[in-house]
Amino acid sequence: MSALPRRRATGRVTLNEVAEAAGVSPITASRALRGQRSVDTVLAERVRTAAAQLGYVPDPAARALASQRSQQIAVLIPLLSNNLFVDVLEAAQAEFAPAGFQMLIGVTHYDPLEEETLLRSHLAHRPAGLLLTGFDRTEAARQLLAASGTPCVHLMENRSGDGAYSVGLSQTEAGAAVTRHLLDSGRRRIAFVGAQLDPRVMQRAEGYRRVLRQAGHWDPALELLTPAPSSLRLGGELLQRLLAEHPDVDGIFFCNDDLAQGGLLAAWRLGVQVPQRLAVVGFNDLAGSDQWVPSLSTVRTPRAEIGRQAARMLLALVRGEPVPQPMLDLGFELVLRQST
Amino acid sequence: MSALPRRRATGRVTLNEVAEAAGVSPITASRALRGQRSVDTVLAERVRTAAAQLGYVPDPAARALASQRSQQIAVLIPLLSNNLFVDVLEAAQAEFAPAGFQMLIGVTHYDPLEEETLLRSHLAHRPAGLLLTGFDRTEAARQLLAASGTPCVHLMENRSGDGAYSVGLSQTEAGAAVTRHLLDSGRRRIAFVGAQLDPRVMQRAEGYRRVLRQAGHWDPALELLTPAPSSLRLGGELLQRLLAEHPDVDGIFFCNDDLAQGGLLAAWRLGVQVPQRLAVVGFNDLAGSDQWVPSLSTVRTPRAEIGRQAARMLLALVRGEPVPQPMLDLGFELVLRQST
DNA sequence: CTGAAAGCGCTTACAG
DNA sequence: CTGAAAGCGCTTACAG
Repeated sequence: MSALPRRRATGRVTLNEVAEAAGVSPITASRALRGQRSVDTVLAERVRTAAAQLGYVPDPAARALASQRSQQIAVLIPLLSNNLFVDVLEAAQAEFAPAGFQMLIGVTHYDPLEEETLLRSHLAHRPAGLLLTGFDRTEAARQLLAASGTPCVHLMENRSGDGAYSVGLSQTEAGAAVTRHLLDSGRRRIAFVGAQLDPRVMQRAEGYRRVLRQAGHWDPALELLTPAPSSLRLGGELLQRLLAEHPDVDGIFFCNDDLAQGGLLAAWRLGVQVPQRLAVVGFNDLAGSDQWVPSLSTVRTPRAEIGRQAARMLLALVRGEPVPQPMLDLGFELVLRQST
Repeated sequence: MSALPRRRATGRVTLNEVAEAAGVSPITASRALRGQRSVDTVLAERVRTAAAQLGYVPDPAARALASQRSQQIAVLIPLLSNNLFVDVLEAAQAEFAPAGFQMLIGVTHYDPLEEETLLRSHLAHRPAGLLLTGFDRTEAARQLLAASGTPCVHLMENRSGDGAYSVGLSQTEAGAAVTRHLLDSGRRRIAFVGAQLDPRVMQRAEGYRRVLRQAGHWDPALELLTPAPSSLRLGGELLQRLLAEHPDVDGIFFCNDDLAQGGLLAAWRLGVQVPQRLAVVGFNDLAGSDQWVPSLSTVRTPRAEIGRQAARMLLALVRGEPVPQPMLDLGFELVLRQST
């Protein structure tokens, strides 16, 4: 008896079996199933039929090993508990899934070092592409990225000059627009309340500052900044502190809606009339802001559209297709409600 | 000149190079790096040093192909925009990451068919393990699961009898506890407002029903159920409708905090005094409920602990270690605040 | 405790 | 447009 070949049965339908059933070589089968155009239409059809009949499912690991590229897209975002990013993710996912790509989500907690660690481990998986939030990262992360050559699109912000791909909006302009609105509605002692202090919050603060300076109403004492994470509770605390220290404040620009929502609740408890005595504006138009009492004026950011367009841009890069606009500014919308 | 071997240079440090540097065979290097105990301590140390010096990073694809198991855990949850699940995910992640496992997140949108599709595509990646939400799935999904033999732990609920692994709490008991509290505080016309109507919501309704029946106060007309997704806005609408149709309602059990929060806002707008005229209870103790005006009585569910324990249980299963308690009931806590 | 051989299931690169 | 050969980087299974 001759020795049987030492096989490790996996029970899996392989490309070879599909090829055999279709009467072609495995390479042709592979090409047909990946939709490469250099395959005869008739043969391709035969391969597809055979694959369907056998219930063939390509092995992602084998594919990744042979091609040195997985079918996964790594997405790094600061926080999952912020619906802002969830909206981006959902929209991106809706683009990736039909294209056959899976999304690997990494949460950085706004920490560049955490991001670097995640990047390192994700790059080991040779993702087909990367979606990163903003441009604020460690030098090491930057080098890892460059060395890997992995296509990458940046979310939420835009930056010109270095040819980086990005889909976002001008946080600075949005901050300026909010402040201008408060000025236009007659407010003069306008405070900025910022938490987390990630780059986008600081850009909004920059817009705020610019407008108030130009109008001659800038007072650095009215900027209340804390690196603590944003929350309803914190918004209430900061409003209370601000009004205690500066009773003449007549308008507050909260860098995020959850802070503003908490601020409104605190104003209510304190008996501070909004918007009569105090105007309040938030940012991002999060869930509930339209339902608040009073409803919250805010800035609507095109999160879903950012996710969708970024995914499309990345898919184009992954496929080596041309990208007409490497820097996409999707703008924002000032939503005026009862709180101003 | 002899033909050069056709190599596809990848620039990657391979296990072979590490083995060579350490003066051992690749198999020994492999075993040493995976922490298998059957390796001489001295050799193992030499391998680890070599790996570190060369900056060796194992190739997950090669590993998955050879071992027929990836280092990824697939997690299927209904929704990412519900912080409930985000808390579970974050806690699970914190267990998986140090163990060398990545989490692949799939969102089912409460749809068993979507879950089945996701399961199919995720199983193709041969995840080391699965985390699934609840027990409500299609027959096909059940079969896929069983056929794959992939270790699996269920989240949020428990079910006895079939030896399934789960970490959760009794949603029915929690619903009963809320209702009992409302009864104890003197309410008699107690309504249940449910949205989404996923299995866990229906279990809470069951607890509500049981307690009211026993007390002789059950009135099916006071159950307001809608499959629409939960939101602040919806909570407000449902409260308004309920009070219009049944002005004598004196207590409402909302199946989720976001509904209850919206309900409180609506009560405020309508001038309905809470808790004097109407007691309100939510579920899950979501962000903001403690800050609300009035602050919201609710049920605190041990989300983070569920994520943590489920991850630990799954890791044990993946490693073939014994699991002392396949069904972990982590309980809940009634949080009484101003709204009751 | 250690290793030589084979194999996991696919794709790349070279030919024709 | 199609294919035979080799290879991707690891681990399994069998020996000793």
